[in-house]
Amino acid sequence: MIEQAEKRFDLKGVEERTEEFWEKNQIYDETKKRMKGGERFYFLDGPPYASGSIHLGTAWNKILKDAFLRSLVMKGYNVRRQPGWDCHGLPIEVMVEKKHGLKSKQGIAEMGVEKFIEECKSWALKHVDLMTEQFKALGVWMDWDNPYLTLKDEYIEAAWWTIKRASEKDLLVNDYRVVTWCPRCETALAEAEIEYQDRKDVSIYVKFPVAGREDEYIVIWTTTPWTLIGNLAVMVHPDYEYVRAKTDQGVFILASELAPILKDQFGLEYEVLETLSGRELEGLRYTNPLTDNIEVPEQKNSYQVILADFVTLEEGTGCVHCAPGHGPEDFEAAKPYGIKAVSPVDEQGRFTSEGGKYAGQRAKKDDNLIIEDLESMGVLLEAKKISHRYGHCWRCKSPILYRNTKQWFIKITELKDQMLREIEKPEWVPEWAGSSRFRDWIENTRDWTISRQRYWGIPLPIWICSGCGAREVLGSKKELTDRGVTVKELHKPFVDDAVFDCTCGGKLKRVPDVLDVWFDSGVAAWASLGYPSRDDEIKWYPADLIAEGHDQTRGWFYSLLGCGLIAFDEIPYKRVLMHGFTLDERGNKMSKSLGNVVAPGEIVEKYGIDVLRFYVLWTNKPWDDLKFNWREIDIVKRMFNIFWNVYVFSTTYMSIDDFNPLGVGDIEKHLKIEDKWLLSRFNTVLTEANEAFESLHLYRATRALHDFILEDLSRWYVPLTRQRTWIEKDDPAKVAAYHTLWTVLKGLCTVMAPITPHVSEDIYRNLVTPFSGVESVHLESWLQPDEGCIDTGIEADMDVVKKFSESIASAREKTGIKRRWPLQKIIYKPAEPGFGFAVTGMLELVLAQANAKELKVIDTVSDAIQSNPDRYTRFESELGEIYLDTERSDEIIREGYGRELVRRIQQMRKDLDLNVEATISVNIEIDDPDLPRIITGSLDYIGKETRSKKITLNKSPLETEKTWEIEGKRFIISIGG
RNA sequence: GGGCCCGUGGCGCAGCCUGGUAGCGCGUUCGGCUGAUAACCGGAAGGUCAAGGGUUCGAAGCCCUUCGGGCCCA
Repeated sequence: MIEQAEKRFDLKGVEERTEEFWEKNQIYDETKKRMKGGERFYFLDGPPYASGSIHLGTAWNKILKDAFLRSLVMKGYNVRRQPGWDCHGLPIEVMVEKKHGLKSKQGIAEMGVEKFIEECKSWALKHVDLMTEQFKALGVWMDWDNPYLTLKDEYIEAAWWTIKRASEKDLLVNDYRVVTWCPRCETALAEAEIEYQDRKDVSIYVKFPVAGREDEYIVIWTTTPWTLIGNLAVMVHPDYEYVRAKTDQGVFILASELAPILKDQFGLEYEVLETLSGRELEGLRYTNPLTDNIEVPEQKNSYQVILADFVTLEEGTGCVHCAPGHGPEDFEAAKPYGIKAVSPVDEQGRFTSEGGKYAGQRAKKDDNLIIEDLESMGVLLEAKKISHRYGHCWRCKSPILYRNTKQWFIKITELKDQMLREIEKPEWVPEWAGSSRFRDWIENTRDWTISRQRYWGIPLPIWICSGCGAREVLGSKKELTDRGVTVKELHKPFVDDAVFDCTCGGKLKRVPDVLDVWFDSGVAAWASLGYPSRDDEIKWYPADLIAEGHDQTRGWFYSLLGCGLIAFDEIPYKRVLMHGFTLDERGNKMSKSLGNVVAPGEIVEKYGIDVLRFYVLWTNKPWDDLKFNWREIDIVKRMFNIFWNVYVFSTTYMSIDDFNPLGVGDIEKHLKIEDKWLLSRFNTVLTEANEAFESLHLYRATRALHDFILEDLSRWYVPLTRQRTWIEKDDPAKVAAYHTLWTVLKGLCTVMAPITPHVSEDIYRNLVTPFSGVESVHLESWLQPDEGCIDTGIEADMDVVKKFSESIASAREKTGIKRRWPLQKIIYKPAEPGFGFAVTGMLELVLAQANAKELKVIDTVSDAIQSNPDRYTRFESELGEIYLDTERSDEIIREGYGRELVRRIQQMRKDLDLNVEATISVNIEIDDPDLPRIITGSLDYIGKETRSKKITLNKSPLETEKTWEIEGKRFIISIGG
């Protein structure tokens, strides 16, 4: 049977006992049993990095996923919901380095790679465990005991196999490229591993002497003075206009449009000697002013003006210094001229012997040495600090350098057209995530640098023969054992011991690099299924859904696509939900340095899990950024409170009457119009919610539910129904109200179960389980709307009635007649006939709401009414004209005071904390000669409403006494047992 | 510099796809109601719908430009 719910809403308590119940009864496992045989649904979890703590964004991410997946489970799908963890990579290496105070790769070598790897692994596993607990604490249901971990041998094999596929497709190359490089981590970085931040650097204007001309110079501008050592050319735009300008410091060549800087910035008066196009400058020779200090080998075509389309006039001089070894664009521009890149910088960012005088100095950090030299040579025109965006290592925050190095690449650019075709296949939510944003990213795709000169990662499965240079790419552990080699595990340093013989007689040794971690997660669609080591699970492939933040456009959405094409020639996911970022309430990024970080745990601590869950699924559209706001959390909390109070209200009377929802019999014919209306409204909302879940627009569901609970259920239906619940006998009208409330509450906790799993469960278990025999709402079937209940006519009419009721309230306020005082008559001239039908159709309800004895709907307002404005107060609203008959007959006064007194006595009962069913005695002392006569007629009514077995007027006072003032008259009410 | 998204009372947002009286919540203020409600209801004050231009009988909405914010890139 239904128990009376706790009066006070204690979400913490609800959540604790619910978690306990789930745990004890293995409800999660029960859902898995229930799903068996259902249609397969492969959800692929984007593996968060095993960093140690979740933040609001990752919480939002998992809650979005969880809510949707829970709905699928209820719908009967066989849902695969295995969480994943990104375990490799620099962040963990950096943490371990810090722990041991290591400063460089040298330090790691001294510590021993085996020990280092071991520490990285245990660090990762420890933090996976920590984060698992944090996700569990959000009520997220996934296979926490069986996650996919990118560090497992089986997973590594999947990556190896994919690399092998790339090799077979001739997409794997080892080549020189200018790559972004972190001098601290001593490794190449992918574009995805670079963070752009504003920083202050010195920018310089330098004049390069033109060869063979006296006192003539090309003026260049750069923000990276150290790259001048690798300068090999100057780039100009072929179509722009350039000038030779005469100053008292010589003749300067620069873009015509930017020539004014000579005067404005350098204070030099100038005279234009000649204008010429960039094209005409091509081939002009010059000397690198640092030439005497450096040992960069001379090339046939170096130190000349070359043409490049990407030169702009936004800043600088229109003559762009070109260091092919320090910029991919420079590299490309120099190529057609046969200029070979030089990168006189080593792994640690120090100048090599080619740097001559600067050998051993640090690139970028020691810029000032170069600047000083330029100044003393008299070629420095200006040096000033500027603020600009510059790339930094995503982990250690060091400013990156560009170096020309030999790396392993996947020639992903060759797959560009195929990628563009494939991205049209999945359904993108929102649509533009795929059609615009992702498309744009792919249009600009570059080849993928997959090699990293680090330790903690998937070792590249590439073996090279030291003799003949032959290359072998291995796709599994077995291919190693087939060659007679067994290794303890596939990580470094063990795998480096795998050396085997080449047919040429030489030795095949592994390339020492590890793999870019983005490749790790890129293979997740099959690696998490254990493929190709096992083939028992590949039947799930491809993924039905992935859901990640918009930063993953360049990240995971992309690496999955790239790897998918390599492995299976197709995009490995069918549907994508792209969500936003979490920002603070002003729209700023949450960051530790700004001190505006809100941890999900803090919200849970203060408000509860379900409040957080509802909040993130309600406050905005998923693809917009979420501006976190505590006030909004309060609003959600309030909704829960109200929902709970409706539940308390319902169970209070249902439990007293031992209501059995299965025993209501033929209840249909006893339903009142407001019951039918509420059931119609609920099913309308349910329809909206179902569509919202289908389309992954969960915010539409939460908003519809929020409004329904507040507006329809709590503010309208419950007050209308209160009277019926007080009927003492087993009245069908009361049972009809119970039936309606029960049906709607059951429906609400079912449809809300995926969003608010704890509260829904708690209510369900009290209200429904005794009758459904289903022990958990999460084992219920998803609810389909009962179309037969939807009556748009009743809904529309009720809207009119609500507005009418508001108009009456408004008119009362204008007239100063309180709600408690009945009105003799309301005269209504509707603005539209439909409004009149609506209010007469729900007459009983309208009169009760308006607290009026009579409603008269008219076509024309009679003279009698118009000529008596003292008695008939006119009020105009969008519904038409309303007149209140304000005459106070004895009957009205009797009822008015009756209700006033009931209200006071009820308040006193409440103050005394009396049980709802307790009976009392009441004495009322009235300080007025006429009133007792009138009020006597109300005593029966008062007694009934207040459960008073005895009411007296002006008799001896009872135990508890309170003085009230009503309508300017004094009443002393006393109450006794 | 480019791509995408966002910009609507003090604050947070809906409406925009499919043009037709600018809405909700919070906050402020005045009043009312309350045996589910530490709740709630009604009134009031508060908006050049970021700015400018265009299309249209009519633009918050469609188109273009600019500005500001976010993400991603250069």
